Parts: sequence; C-alpha cells; structure tokens
Amino acid sequence: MRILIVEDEPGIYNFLKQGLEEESYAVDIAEEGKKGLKMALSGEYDLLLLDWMVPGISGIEICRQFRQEFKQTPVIFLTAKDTLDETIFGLQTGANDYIKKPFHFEELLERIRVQLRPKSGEHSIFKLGNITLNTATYQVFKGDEEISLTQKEFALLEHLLRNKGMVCRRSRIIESVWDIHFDYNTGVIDVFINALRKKLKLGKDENYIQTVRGVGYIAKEI
Amino acid sequence: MRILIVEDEPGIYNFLKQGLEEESYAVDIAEEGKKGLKMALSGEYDLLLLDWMVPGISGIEICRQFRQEFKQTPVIFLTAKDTLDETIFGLQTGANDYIKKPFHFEELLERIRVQLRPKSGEHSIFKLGNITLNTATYQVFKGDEEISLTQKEFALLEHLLRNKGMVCRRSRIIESVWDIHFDYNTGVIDVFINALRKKLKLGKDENYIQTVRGVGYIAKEI
DNA sequence: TTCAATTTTAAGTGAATCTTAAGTCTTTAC
DNA sequence: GTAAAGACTTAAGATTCACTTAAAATTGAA
Repeated sequence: MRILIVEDEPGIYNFLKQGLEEESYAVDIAEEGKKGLKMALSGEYDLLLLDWMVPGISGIEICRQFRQEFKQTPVIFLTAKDTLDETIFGLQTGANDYIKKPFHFEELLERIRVQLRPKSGEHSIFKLGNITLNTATYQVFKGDEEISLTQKEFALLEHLLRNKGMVCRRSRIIESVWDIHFDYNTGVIDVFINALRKKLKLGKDENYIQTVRGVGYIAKEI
Repeated sequence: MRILIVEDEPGIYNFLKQGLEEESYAVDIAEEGKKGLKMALSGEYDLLLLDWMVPGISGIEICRQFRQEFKQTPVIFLTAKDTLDETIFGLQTGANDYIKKPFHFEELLERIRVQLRPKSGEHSIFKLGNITLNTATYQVFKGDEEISLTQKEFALLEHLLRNKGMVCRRSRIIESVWDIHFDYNTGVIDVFINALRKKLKLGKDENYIQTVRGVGYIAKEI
C-alpha cells in the first residue's frame, strides 16, 4: 500500500514516514502543494495524507482539484486544532476523514486502516497454506514454528499474501516494497524471494510462492 | 464486561447482541434515547454503543449529557455514511471512536477491544520467565531478587510485558512510554533497552527482550 | 540554590541487513 | 539442438541501524 504525504514540516513527515513504514506502507513525501497535487494525480497512491497548510496550493485546493479528476483515492487531512470549522468544509470537498494535530499515531493508523480496508481486506492476519503472517504483531509462523524475517522479507511476503492468488509483477513489487518507481533492472527481488523460500523451507511439495517467468511471482494455495 | 447498545433498529441490535454475546460480553439494549441515557448513567456498563439517530434524544445528546456527569466510560458511535462531518462533532463531545455503517463486525469488535484494553489489562502482575513486574506495588523481581528500576525503565518494561509475544514497534513505544507523537529520531529507546537488559542481567541464555531490527523489540518466553 | 538521580543527546563501533554482481542453472524460442 | 533470456544462488561490498558509552541537560529533593 502506497501513501503520499503532503506536508512541509520535516518533524512531522519524518515521524509519519518512519511510523508508516514500520507498518509496511510505502511512503512518499511532497513538501509543497503543487508538487503534491502532481504526484497525487499520478495515480500511484492508495491514500493521501494532506496537511491543511502547505506552501503553494492549500491542502483543500489539492483535494478539490484531485476530486475534480474523479479520483477516488481516500484523502485524510492533518489539521491544526483551530481550523476545525474549515476542516468540515474540507470534508465537503471530498476528503474522507481528518485528524487533529497533535494526534496519536495509533489513531491515525486506525483511520488509515478504515480507509484502506475495503481494498486491503480487513484482517491483519494473512494465511497461505500453513503459513501465517500477522501484521499487527509483526510475526510469521509456519505451523507452530515462528519464522524470523527481516523488514524487507516481511514486507515482500506481506505484499505477496495481500495479493494472494494474483500475479505480482516485478515492477509492482519493487514499487510497493522498495518504494522505487523508475529503473529497476536489479536482482534484489530474486535474492529476497530466495531468502523467503529458504526461511519458509518451501520444498517441492509446498510450492506456495511460484515464479511467473517474465512477469513476477504469485503466492497461492496448492 | 457489560455493553449497552442504544439503537432502535432490531435488525442491527439483534445482530450486535448475538455477536457480542458470543464474544462473552454482557449486552443490554435500549431502543430509545431517553431510556438509553438513564441506563448509561446507572454506571453498570463498561462501554456504550450509541446509534447516531435514535428516537428521543439523539446519540450526540446522550453522549454530551453522559460526559457532563463526568462519566469516563468509553463511547463508540454507530453512524450512517453520510453524517461523517457531524460525527466529527460527536468525537468532540467526548466520544472515543466511531464506526461507519455498514461495518464489519470484526472491525467493531476490534474497536471495542481497543477501548476496553486499559481496563482489561488491569491485571497488575506481568511475568516473563523468572521476571515479575507488579504495577500495583511498582516492583520488579528477577527470581527472588528485587530489581530497582527508574520510572522510564519501569514504563518501558511494562509496555513490553503488556504486549508480551508481540513485536512492539518503536513508534508505538515512543508514544506509549514517552508520549511523543511527532519527530522521534532519537536514541532514547536504545539507551533504556540497554539499561533494562543490564539491570535484569539478561545473558545470552536469557534473551527475553529481543530486538527486531528496523521495527522494534519483542518480549517473549524462550 | 545545590546536589544527586534520572533522562536525553550524541558519537563511535560493530553487527545485521540490504544491494550488487557474477556465475550457474532452467526455460523458451528458433 | 543451440542460443538467448530470465531466474536462481552465492558471496562480497555497502549501508543502515542498534549497541554502548560518556557527557550534557533536566528534574526533584534537601
């Protein structure tokens, strides 16, 4: 899941970026309104976090123009305490939710989940054969055995499981997991797929993560 | 745990009642606002589920009057999709959360658990291996030996133990223990983890507090 | 205010993780 | 059957992040 943050204060966006990345969202930042709108319109994001006051175009204007293009991507506003009445106006321009600064990260996360739920499926637990991945506790089990994964391994497996039964293109994987959206003629994915299959001890009879030659990978029940 | 539902549609409250009772909550229903408020004020409930639109007094009014009596019981609103902006006012009147109809029962359950957590976690003794933490007496023992911890050390250990078996992300820790909701690219957590491990004399064979690189820490039995 | 204890900041070090790269193997196309 | 392309595997190099320590700042009590 990709999130765009339009926010000019480094203190805030760094906090958000790190926190959200720990939850394995891919996060991009725009420090300025015009750029933010352009990035938002690219269609690469699953959710927008807009600060109310950013240099350039205001958050509300970004939202309005964004919705004018019939984009459905959920929008959450980050607003200062004293602009509440305007905020409600903001919701009328098509935002989905708002959150007051200072806020608890936990609360923001919950609201993000609410917005993404219809797409991402509501459970934080994903299953594939006897493999279980729990995004809440950051744990992976194969049967009863806990498998210790690194960040990237976890993010990759999560991506595959979120899209269980569907082919995940390499380009999409590199975008979602590595947050790279340009050239990607690199072998990282292969290396990490290899690591996953090893750690999960996927034998011939447990070919849960299959290669789709020329395209990517697919996680599916056998 | 007792839950009061104020809701007039039998279809909804029966669904909720049955589901919640299966989760072993005790559930009462009020079909009408005035009665709902009276029951709520009785103080018998651990949580209120208020429909936004009930006959008699509105949900928001119930909540306002309820809070006026300095009642701390958590309140969750059930709201229709199109009343989101009003809902936000609802949160300001002292509600703890809201959920949009139609919602998934799982999601409601999750939010209920979030609200009840602080109370249900009142078991004041937490154990991890031969380590015991008592929130009532503010003491920590390792075996028979009492370990003297500072405030922050205690709070951190408590957080880890409350979430035993789950990975605690740095962002959550910094929120829960330090109450910081913004920038936190700081090394405090590391320093205190270090202090804990030292004071608790966790050797190689007693690796109760494990680090999850890039994410946080996990306290677990070995 | 002063002093001691606690908390936070900062910086150097080392280890785990990530990335790159190169050689090997497998599949596909001709 | 052979060549080419893509995937697998491995290991080394680069990087990031946590550990550790000490010093600075803050807090609280005398």
